[in-house]
Amino acid sequence: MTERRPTLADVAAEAGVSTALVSIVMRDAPGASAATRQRVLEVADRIGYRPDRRARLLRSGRSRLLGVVFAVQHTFHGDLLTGLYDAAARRDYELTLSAVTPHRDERTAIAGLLQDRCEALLVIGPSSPTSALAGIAARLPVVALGRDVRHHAVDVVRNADCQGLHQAVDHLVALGHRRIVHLDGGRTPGTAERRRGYRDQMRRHGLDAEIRILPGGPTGEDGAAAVAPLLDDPPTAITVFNDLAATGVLDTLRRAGLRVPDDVSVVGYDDSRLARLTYLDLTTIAQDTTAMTTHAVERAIARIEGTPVLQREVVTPPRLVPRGTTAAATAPRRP
Amino acid sequence: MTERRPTLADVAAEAGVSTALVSIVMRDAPGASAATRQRVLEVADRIGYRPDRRARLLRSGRSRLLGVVFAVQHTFHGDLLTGLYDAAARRDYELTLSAVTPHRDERTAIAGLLQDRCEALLVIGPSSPTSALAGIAARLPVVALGRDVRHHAVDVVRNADCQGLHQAVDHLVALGHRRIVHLDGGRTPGTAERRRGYRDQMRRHGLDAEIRILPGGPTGEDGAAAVAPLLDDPPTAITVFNDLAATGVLDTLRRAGLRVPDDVSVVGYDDSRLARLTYLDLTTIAQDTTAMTTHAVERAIARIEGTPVLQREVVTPPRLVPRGTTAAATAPRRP
DNA sequence: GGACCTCTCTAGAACGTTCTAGAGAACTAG
DNA sequence: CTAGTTCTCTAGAACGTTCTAGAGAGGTCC
Repeated sequence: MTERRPTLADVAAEAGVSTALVSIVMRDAPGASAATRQRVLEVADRIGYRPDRRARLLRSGRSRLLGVVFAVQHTFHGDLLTGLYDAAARRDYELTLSAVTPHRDERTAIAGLLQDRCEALLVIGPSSPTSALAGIAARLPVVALGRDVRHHAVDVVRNADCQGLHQAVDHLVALGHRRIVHLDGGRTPGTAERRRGYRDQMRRHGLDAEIRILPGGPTGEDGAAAVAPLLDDPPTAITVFNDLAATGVLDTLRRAGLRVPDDVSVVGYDDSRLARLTYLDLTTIAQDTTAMTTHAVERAIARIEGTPVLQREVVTPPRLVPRGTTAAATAPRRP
Repeated sequence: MTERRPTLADVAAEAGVSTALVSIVMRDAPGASAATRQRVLEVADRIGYRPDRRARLLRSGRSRLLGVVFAVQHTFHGDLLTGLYDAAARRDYELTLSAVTPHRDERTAIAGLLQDRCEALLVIGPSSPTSALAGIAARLPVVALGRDVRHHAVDVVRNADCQGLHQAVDHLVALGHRRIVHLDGGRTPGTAERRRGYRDQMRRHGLDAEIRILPGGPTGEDGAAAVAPLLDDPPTAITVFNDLAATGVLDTLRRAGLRVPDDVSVVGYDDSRLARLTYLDLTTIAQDTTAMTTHAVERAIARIEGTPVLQREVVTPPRLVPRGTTAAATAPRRP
């Protein structure tokens, strides 16, 4: 049913020139007259020629291909993919994707990409042991996105999680809050740094006595459950590990008859699509996906092309997005 | 920094055999003695040989590669990817992914895959004009996933959206509801069929007089806005185009002081992660992702391998997932 | 002892590109 | 008119595989 795909040779025969010349035209390389160029392009278009990337790469050695590992469950990874495609296109590189799914682990995803002869590996939120990543980094550049990997051979581009919570606390303090509780993220990557950011900034505001960290987790259920013990004597504000958990918090608070933000202010983290829903309207901390993806791609290309790199780690600043779940503290119950 | 990757020739030289023999061993093809086989494998492992997929495909013509187009914004596409990877692995095929992002349209995504010489194209929720898909289908098998494409050359695997709303209406009627309103999906694919499913089933239950369809859309905001006109004289139940819009509906209802499910029952569509959140606990209609992905892969492979195919379209039945947003109608205001 | 297997292996041509080296034509300069 | 330069083009090798055809070695059968 599907006849053979046209090749360079077909175009060449049809246009009455050599394959080499067609190759030159297709690559937009110098060495062909304007007239021939146009004629060849016309023929190529007419017979529906499309270059075979595999053959091209095989010959040229270079693939200009960046391998990207992402997880299908994380909407945030989708946002990063968007940025990565843009950044790669700007530098005339292409992306090959390999997904981590509930039934397909990161090892498998990476192995698939290596067979594709990509020139660098970008792993979003890597979960492999550091040693495994380091092993791969010995063969080709590896950039970890969004999670810290402590190994000199692996580049890291991540958000300053710590600073994000500084901003959240600053925002709440500026609104007059003093009783600010932090809801933890459990074993999720980033938890420790966000917790530290909260604690440090509370101290810096002289609120040592008010520091209170509740165990939690990354899911909506985690948030809903974690906030329950607070209902008897609620704080005036809560910083939550991420947006999803924050929605659970909002729901529990409202069911308990507490008004947000009138009685309690809530700050999330990630600026996920969820937070932007107008009826949730969640104040949150946005990670700078554009900066992260741009840096990640630039770093990968620098390693590929041998450009010297100053620092292994790039840490991008987060940004507070004030929305409707935070407001001035009305009547602080403890002065 | 990264020395040349070892090739077949390197393994052959090291093991003192021909490249052809190494190829035989690596492919696990007949034609090598057990002893040689083991020796070659040892050498390959020692020097870290990995087959170059591109060269392999270039020569063999076959790529055993299925191209998949998905959108990064849709979490549901992630669920489908999971199933597609599983189904492809079972048939010893591989997937290459190409994403549609806010800045990268479906045309670009498809063009990228065609360069990869995949043997078939699976497009999740295609948005390209039928003619464009048909044009591609002339060259290689194309399977549309989740959206109807009316062209004889394009295979379709989709959910029986119509039937999903039958189930939703049946469920509500069984709970004693009569005043059931449907919230539409705007211009989103699937809207017409879901609306038709609602209307037909209402008629079948003799509820012609109660049929009421409100204009809406696929987002949470759409749902929240669409339900506003109902607040004065609310129905006892609402079927909503999808889960996301349903969350908007829930929020608006609750803010207006209506209890769900005591005053109003709500049914969503998709069984997205959102619906499963325990504090939303949304009754919804689940699409059978496993069946859809299995069929899609089977169909693609059938086309590739020339197996005769009976029907162009595969329609999988949906399934009602009863959760906490539906309950018996208490006091129907109109008998 | 020859004919015919089967088993293991190898040489060498593909696959569709890119790249190197160089050929011919058409100018320009002296 | 010759030498040099530039522009356009081509032949043919390479990339790392797979595949076809066939070569040797050894066995079985009559």
